[in-house]
Amino acid sequence: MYKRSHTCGQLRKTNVGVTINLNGWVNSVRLHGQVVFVDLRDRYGKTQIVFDADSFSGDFEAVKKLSMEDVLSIQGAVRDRSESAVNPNMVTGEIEVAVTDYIMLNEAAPLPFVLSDRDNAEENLRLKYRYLELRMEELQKNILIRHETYQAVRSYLSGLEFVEIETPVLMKSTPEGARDYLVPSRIHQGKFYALPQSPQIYKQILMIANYDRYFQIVKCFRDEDLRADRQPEFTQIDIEMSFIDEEDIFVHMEGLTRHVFKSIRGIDLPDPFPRLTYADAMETYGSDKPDLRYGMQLQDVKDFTDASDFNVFKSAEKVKGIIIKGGAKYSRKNIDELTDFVKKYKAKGLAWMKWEKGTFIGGISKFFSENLQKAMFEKLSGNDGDILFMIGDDSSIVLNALGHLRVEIAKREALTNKDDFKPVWVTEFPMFEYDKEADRFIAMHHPFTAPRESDIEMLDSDPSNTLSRGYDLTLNGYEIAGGSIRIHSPKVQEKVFSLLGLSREEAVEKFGFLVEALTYGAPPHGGIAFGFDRLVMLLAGTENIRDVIAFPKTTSATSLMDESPNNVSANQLDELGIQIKKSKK
RNA sequence: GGGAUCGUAGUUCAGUUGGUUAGAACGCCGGCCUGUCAAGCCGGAGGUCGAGGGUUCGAGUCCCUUCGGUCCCGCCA
Repeated sequence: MYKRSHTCGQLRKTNVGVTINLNGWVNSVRLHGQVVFVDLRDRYGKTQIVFDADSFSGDFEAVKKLSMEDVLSIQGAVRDRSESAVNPNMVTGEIEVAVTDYIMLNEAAPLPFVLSDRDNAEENLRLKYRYLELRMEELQKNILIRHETYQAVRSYLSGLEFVEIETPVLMKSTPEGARDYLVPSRIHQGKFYALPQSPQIYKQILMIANYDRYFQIVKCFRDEDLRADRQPEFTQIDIEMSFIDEEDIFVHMEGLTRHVFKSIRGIDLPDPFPRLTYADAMETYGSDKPDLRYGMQLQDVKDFTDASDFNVFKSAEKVKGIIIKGGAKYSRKNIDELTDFVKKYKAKGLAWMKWEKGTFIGGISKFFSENLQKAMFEKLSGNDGDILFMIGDDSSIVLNALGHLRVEIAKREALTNKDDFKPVWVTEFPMFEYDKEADRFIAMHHPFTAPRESDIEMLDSDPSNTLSRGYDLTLNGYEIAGGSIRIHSPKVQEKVFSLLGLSREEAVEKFGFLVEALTYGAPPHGGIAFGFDRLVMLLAGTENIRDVIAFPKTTSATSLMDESPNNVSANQLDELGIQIKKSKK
């Protein structure tokens, strides 16, 4: 091999005349009989190399057999291209390398798919041959953005005295939250470790242990079903601080986020970030992760529907609507599609009326008197050519369905620009959600989240309305970080456990070491965890988390490349004392 | 656990109402070609129509089951 003197993205006009060595992959071959053009590619770019039968002294017949993705090492001279031969689409397009000698480092077998465009192959094939897909420019760009994001995060936090500390990957299974991935213990047969859903307990213990400011870029594992933005193993920027309150978290995390966007994308995010309470976010946007890049806010229309002759909504707990600018163009078919869409979120239907010449037409407009229509026109600030969609039902259904409808319409109407970033903090989450099936409260965030000081007494009197000191950072409709000020009083912690239906014994059994640790001088503390993959997704401008993970899993949590999960030998199982139950089928 | 959708040559796709020998482009193989940059031109090979079952004189096409990919609901922060 000729040790490379330059990369394939490096040579320019100033290098003309120099003898150089390049190593790389054959990106494409253009054979013209007595002259062969090859685009040689490495991580850094592409360079056109030329084999000329007149001047090339080696085996020219072999050169004619070069094919895509062969690995070459070449020696040659950089030369100018004639003006008509310049390729303005390549940064190295003003020069080319006249090859004097080359070594075939590795011949590539015929490829399962052509690497020029990711659409050339279905995703299952690309995932099976992920190493080929990763050679493509688009993925390489994403992987590099990911790398830069790690570096930006580390340098920023380290500069603020945050200490990077690793926490165990083999830990104790804890009951709340997501399903754990379990790891059987060989030494203690019948017992299991769990992989962390997040290093939550460890980072709180580190605060108690005096480490003041901690961070870690860490893999977390959740055995739940996947989504386009959800993988079973994913990465968090995990952060915890002592002697602080919410404002300290907001200031530092905004600083971190601004630093990342500025250094990776050159984008200035607002200072400070706007904030919304959970209640406002739900009422105004129908989501706890609102996308603020567009309006279409949810508006209360119950007074109007109650005053109308439309009886369907009279008994509804809540009636809200959204106005779509120019939505009067929607056909019956469009509206039917959107009706089916909201039915996924348990809405029974989608009522609508179009505005035309200051009055409503179509849909349920005939149930609204002229005066009522006039009042609505003024109050709801609609315009001719708009459409009003309404849902009436239980509050949670109305908000959820309209919230999703809002996002869907923004997508259909292309209201979002992926280079526009609108962060917003969502605060004052409820402490608990009531789980009807289990007939008990479950923690909305997690069981260590502190209630607001003013709400501590409500834990006894009115737990379902207690608000927490939890907060999420939302960006363009994605939750990119979430955290809370933690409980540092053992008494409050035990109270919360009991509300979650954990007896004293169970709480001690499951979280005893943390409860105990809280009694040995726990500082007030709180923290946050960023979804690193989602953050990189947004920075890279993709909506698919697999695009920013080198070796992602499929929707059914398998890896098509290495075929995991897979069977293990009887010996391995035996050592672990594990027997596989026959499947029901 | 549920819903939607996709699966045809190495790859991306087309394939009518069920009807004779399942097509195209790219890739691959062979040939021509000294300025291309998605090179071009000529020729060739290449098919378990995801798998299994059924209906039918006849199934890529209709029905059932099943496997896999993707998106969504539930689930998950």
